[in-house]
Amino acid sequence: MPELPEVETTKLGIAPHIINKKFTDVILRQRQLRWLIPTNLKRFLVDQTILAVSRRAKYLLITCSSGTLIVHLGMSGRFCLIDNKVPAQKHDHVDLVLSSGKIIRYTDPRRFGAILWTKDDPHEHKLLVNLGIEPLEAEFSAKYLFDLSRNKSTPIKALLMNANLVVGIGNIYANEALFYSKISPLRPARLISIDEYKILVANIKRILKKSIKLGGTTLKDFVGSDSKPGYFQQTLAVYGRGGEKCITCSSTLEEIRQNQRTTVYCHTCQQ
DNA sequence: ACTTCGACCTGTTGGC
DNA sequence: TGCCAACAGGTCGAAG
Repeated sequence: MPELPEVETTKLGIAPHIINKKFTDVILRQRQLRWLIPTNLKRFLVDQTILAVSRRAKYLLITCSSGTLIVHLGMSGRFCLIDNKVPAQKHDHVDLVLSSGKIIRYTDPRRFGAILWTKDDPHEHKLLVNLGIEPLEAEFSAKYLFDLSRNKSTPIKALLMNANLVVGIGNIYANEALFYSKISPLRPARLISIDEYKILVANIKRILKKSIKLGGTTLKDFVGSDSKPGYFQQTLAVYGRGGEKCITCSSTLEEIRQNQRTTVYCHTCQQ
């Protein structure tokens, strides 16, 4: 699953191939994702011109003249741009066939993703309307986190991953950003100073931008829409390194569970 | 109004 | 080698 950089990479990968094009066919092999894909998706999409591809949080928005396709990649979803001759595999659930002959193929082994349709403003959709701010926008600042955390005892890592406050910071990037900011993931959010939030926000922006530049983190099954893997994984400082040595001080990295998610941190560097 | 926790799925990995 | 439990990038919605 793609975190924000992977979704951004996917957006950038598919956009040039679908903007101002039309879908000529929609093939649904498996409709049961997180929610059922609308039966009449084909009727909604075929012959509609694609006007824009955008991203809100980890949702991809494909805006057509008649409405917007809302796509979430879940934990294991991906879009690939393929030639129409490639036979569908087991988890290739949807093909969006383009007038160019190419196909945008949705693959998702775990089926935690979603493909929905709305005729209205997608930002008013139930799933999007309560989302927090975008981490790469100027609005996401140390002051923003500091102010909203004054009465919150929740651990800082949980706060960073709360999509109602700020979107797009998944498990990998939460772990990484806290490490580089020398802040313990367990620290109650209200006990973090404005100066520490400045460092944290700067690191979050830096890491997300770097990862987007590198084409997203590739783990087991994410491949960008052009099938080239991302390279951010080679630079992870703590995520997936529990029990190994800290790159800064050589202490053994701690691995714990927080909110049913794995947290890795350096007990020495992160206070 | 908050936080926590089960649920949704399949595939892979690690321990016995 | 085989089996089974635990875990994997997310997040909704129910329960506390």
